[in-house]
Amino acid sequence: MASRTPKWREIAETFAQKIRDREYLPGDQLPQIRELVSQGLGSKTTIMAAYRSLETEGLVVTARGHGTRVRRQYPRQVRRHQTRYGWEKALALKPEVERRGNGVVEQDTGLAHEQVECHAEFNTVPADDRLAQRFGVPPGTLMLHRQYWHSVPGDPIALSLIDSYLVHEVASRNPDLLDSSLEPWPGGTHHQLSTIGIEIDQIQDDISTRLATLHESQHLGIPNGSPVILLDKTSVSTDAEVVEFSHVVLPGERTEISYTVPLERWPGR
Amino acid sequence: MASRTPKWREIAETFAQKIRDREYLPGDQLPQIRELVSQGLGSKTTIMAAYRSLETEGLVVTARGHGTRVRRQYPRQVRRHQTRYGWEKALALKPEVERRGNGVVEQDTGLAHEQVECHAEFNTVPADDRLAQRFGVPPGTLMLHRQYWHSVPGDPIALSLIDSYLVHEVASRNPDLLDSSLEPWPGGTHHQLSTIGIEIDQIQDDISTRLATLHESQHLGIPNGSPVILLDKTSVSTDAEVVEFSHVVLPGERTEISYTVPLERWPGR
DNA sequence: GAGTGGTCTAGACCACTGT
DNA sequence: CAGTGGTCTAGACCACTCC
Repeated sequence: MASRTPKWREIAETFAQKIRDREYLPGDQLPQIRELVSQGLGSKTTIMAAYRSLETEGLVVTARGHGTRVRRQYPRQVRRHQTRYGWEKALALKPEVERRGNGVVEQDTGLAHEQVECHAEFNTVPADDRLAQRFGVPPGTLMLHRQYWHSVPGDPIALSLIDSYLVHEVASRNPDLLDSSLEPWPGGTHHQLSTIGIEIDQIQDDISTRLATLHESQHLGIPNGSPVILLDKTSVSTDAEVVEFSHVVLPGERTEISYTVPLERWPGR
Repeated sequence: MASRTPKWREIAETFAQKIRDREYLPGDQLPQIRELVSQGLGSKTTIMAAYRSLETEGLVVTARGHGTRVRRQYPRQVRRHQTRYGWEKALALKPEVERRGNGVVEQDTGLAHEQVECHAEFNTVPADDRLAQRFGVPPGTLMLHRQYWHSVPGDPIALSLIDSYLVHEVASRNPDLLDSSLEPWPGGTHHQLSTIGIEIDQIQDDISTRLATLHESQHLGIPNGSPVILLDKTSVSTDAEVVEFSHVVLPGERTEISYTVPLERWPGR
């Protein structure tokens, strides 16, 4: 304990550097804990602290019986919401041939339709106070709750976790909207809503962050203790009614969201 | 080790519940580690793991010689960037009386001008590749680098950490812009740029998240191991030139950013 | 069942805070 | 100097993976 920085931090730093220098490549196994202990590098507790911090940083992944291995880094995915939302709305007016297999998920990931799987589960829940307030309906109003996640076949990790809500009475005007087996709906939410006479006028995004829950980190394939981005998306109709609300959980390390804000020109120039 | 969930997790959960139930109030000291050890609740390592996880969750703060205490929760601050940017630009045209003491920081925090301190430090740096590419200038071009942070007097924590860049040659057209002692500039960046004949036409925000560095967590007063929001703000002039770029670090637990995206109406309805 | 990470203990010693 | 958290050790035993 001669130095100011803890020993476990120094050990972690050493391996972090080696990983960055590609001395260990993705998939490679780092020395076993017991091995480093017997080499006299430190006690098991100390080595474990070092390895754990590398895991939180997202550099390695540990599994019982499978060692501590260098993690594959996924690329960041940029979501340009200005473009995305406008494009998504315009799509709804296109013929079905074009709508089918051209969802925003495909846009996001740059993958073809066949390369994206959609998992959906629908149920009906009474609105709690927060939800009721958002929609301007009495608490307890029945809501259609749609849970989604998308994935690439063969890869178990989710691209995002989505909880979407609609007023059940409104959605049920087209019974097809209540059927989860019809997801993904060709043309997305805008087209779905157009079938019940609703046009979306504006979307409000509220963005925040927090540490992932254990469930989220496993499902999204991100390190335990790493952050997620929370996106609360509220869609307002041309009648100024809130018609849809989505709570989206995005993997922090793989997500970037971009907005372009146009400004009014100064007069006379 | 009878149960599936680790003992340290259970201990942490117990105290987390007590804190939520306000059995311990903000500022209260939790039982000392040694005390819980002598009560036979677990070994020192186990108790420490429990307390550390409470710290990462942001429920408590620990300090050598000062015990483990329940943390005061700061309120979330909502930044409505659509409104904010438009308002900030409009302000630049107002008379100085109005501009002075009406910055966006005051808007964000809801505090009066006297209640916000601005700390600024300026220097000149050559553009690295990323910066050069953003501005469309050759790498090595001299840039004015302005570092800011704002705080409430008496409270050492920063509201945000800002690194702002301008092309030095452009900024130097008004020598006042190079003088950090003139910060905060009444009317903000838009007014500053207007003095050198620049009008900002649009702003692009790129949002991402990661865990705070040690320095950031200390400076922003957030738990070690908690996330920050990174906001990369690019201002484009009416001449379609990138004129300013800011890298903003925001405390994750206290920040929410909101955008409203208007959509084009469908024809004929 | 061998390999490998995860939890836990008991106790020594370090480092910072405040009287 | 007393109080209190932080680091470290050596070793026991648990739980999961893969052969």
